[in-house]
Amino acid sequence: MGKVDENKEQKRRSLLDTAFSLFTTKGITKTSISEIVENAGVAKGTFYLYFKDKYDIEEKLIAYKANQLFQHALNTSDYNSKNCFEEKLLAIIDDILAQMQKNHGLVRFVNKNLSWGIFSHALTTAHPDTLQAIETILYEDGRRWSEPNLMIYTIVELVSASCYSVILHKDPTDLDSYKPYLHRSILSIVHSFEET
Amino acid sequence: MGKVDENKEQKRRSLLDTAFSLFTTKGITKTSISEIVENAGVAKGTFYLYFKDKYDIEEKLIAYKANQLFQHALNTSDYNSKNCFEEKLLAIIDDILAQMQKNHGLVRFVNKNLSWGIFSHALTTAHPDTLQAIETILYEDGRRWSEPNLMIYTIVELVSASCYSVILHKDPTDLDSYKPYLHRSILSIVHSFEET
Amino acid sequence: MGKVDENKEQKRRSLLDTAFSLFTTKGITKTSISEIVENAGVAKGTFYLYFKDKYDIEEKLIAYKANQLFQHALNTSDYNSKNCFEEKLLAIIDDILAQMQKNHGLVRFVNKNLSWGIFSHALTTAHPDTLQAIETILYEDGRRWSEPNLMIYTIVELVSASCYSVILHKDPTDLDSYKPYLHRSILSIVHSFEET
Amino acid sequence: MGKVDENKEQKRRSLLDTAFSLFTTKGITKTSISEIVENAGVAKGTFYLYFKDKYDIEEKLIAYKANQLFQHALNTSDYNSKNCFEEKLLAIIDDILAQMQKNHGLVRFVNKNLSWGIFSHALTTAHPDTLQAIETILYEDGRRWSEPNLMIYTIVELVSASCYSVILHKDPTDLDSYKPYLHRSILSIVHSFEET
DNA sequence: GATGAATGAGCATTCATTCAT
DNA sequence: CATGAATGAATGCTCATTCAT
Repeated sequence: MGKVDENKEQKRRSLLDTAFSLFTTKGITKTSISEIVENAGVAKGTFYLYFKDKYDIEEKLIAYKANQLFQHALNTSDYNSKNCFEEKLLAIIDDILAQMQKNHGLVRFVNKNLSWGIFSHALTTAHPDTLQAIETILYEDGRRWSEPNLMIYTIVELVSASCYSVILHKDPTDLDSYKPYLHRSILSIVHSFEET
Repeated sequence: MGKVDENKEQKRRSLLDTAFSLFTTKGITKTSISEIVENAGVAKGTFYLYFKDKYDIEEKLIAYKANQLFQHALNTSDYNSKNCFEEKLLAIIDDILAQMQKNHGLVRFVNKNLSWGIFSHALTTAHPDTLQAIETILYEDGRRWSEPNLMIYTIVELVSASCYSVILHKDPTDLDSYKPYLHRSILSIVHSFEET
Repeated sequence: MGKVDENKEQKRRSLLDTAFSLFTTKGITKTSISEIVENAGVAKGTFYLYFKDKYDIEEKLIAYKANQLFQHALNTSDYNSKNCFEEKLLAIIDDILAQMQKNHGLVRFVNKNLSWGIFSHALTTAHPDTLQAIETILYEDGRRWSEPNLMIYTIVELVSASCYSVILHKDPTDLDSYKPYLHRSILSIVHSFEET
Repeated sequence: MGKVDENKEQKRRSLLDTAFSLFTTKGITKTSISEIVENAGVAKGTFYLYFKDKYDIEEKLIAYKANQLFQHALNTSDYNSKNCFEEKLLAIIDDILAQMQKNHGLVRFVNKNLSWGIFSHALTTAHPDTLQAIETILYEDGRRWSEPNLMIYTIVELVSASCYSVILHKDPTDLDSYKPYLHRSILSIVHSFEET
């Protein structure tokens, strides 16, 4: 990568990071492109050399952050030391929940913008390795599932939807109190998808 | 109610209906007050006689529509003829899903704007009768739950989150195909909350 | 005066008083007719039964308040016990300054709106008795003036202009410190207008 | 200065000039930003690149015009050829009066907006040289004053207040007729401030 | 490629005024 | 006489987008 390209990549990152920071602190609609470029330290016109408009950077950011979330969970959590699928799954989910607990802006951003379509698209096209890792976990202990993708879908939706209010408003209870029930719910869902 | 008051109520409804129609077709942020009043057939200033600003009408609309959804389910579905809690619950949920299937705008609106906080607040303050009906169903067949409100929370979040992509984009599958799995997931969640 | 007329006069006064109170506290331009009628406790349409528009009530208020200021000075100050014109003049001016010191809103209102034209017009047409009183003071001790009206004009302008910053901002000094110099300046102006 | 900067300065001037022209002909409150930009031949958004809002341009205009008035008097009037302070003072005042006589809009603008606070602030911070020139005149012929700044204050207020009605409405008389009396009043004020 | 001055359509909001009741 | 709901022109201000440098 030449010096020019390095510079370009640096500008792109700067714009993405600044946008994420602003999006998560003051919301997407209340963040203007002027603010992004100002905080990123580039000229207004430069923004349009890298992104089509605000929705373009938003979309790229969502895919990027969603994958980051999973990558962190797959790299950091000790799920590999667990023996069965259920334990691995909960280890991964707990890591993701921990990340969100640490960054409320992230919760708001991901929850309000991450639809299943964007999420699965991001995973299949931009980050196939992450998807592959999930596949591996699913089948490595010889389990058989009736509709594995629907199971993943159901669990992802449940976790992402239920953590929002729990983490941000501690309503109806706080995350630590809710976790046992969430775990039990997830396990029972997994059980209901198991092929007999 | 005098002629003047009738007229006022009619204006208010006209504004609410128009706002809902626009919010569900093109989104809240992209809907301007100018558009609402134009479509409602009233002058711009009139809007401010009835609502403080766009967020005021938005909030009132959410509570109104969320309650309407439940009321319809409680009034229309034949849940009363069912014998146990599980069957009643599924009957109610199926009615709500049917309503949403018929009105995709409603799905978008509810999903993007209805957080648990607003939902529970709307139910406890504005429509306590709806809440009472749910309580009744919970306990009438002598069942005992470890944390009934967390169970309701979990189910509400799962249903509202998972129906979005399924109804709007038939992704990962269409509603009819998904329903059996959703039912099974719900039943297993209910089971996991049952006191032993 | 009949009961109806009493009611009318009461409404008129209420509007005038409220307008004055609002004009002096938040400024004329920032006061809306809506606010005036709301605080006065009458309907919006009623305003237009008594005044043409905001500028109409403003004008009437200025004349009314300016005369009130003089009337108070002529009635309250002990200028009658003084022997010569100079002493009477200073007694009257000091009373007016004291009134203004007590009501900064009045200073702002009078100073920014009271032009000589309105002032002299108000005195000659609406309150000729006040004017007469001034005439009397001018000549009762047998003094002769080269241009008495220009003298009055000069003194009125000097006092009304110089008291503004002194009273409201104590800049360049406060009223008590400034008064001796103002007195001396006035006396020297009077002297310069005396016929030799 | 590059071509871009030249262009910017030209735009700024255009906006200031247009604003002054409109402010003096139809008053500040009745002048809208839309009108200013329309007459200045720039887009609405451009205004906000140069000024924060209407009050910002107003403030800058007042300081600018007040200084211009004094600068003209100090540069143009032959006050330097006069021997004593009194004569120099009257020469300067007469020049200012002449400027105002020529430009009634200026009278209106200065009189309605120029308070002592703004005036002295503008002179001390933005144009200290003008202030220095006044100081020099005060003391160069060895005169001693009891409170020189209060004297200046008194004279400035008297002149600026009394010229308004005289110039704009020739009421109670026209400027030429009033000048001798104003001169005499000023001289007697100066005399009253002289240290004995 | 990068800049940032300029644009102008678009927005929320205010408010004097009218008029049917 | 009095009301106050309704009006809609007008205003200040924002901001995504363009383009000459």
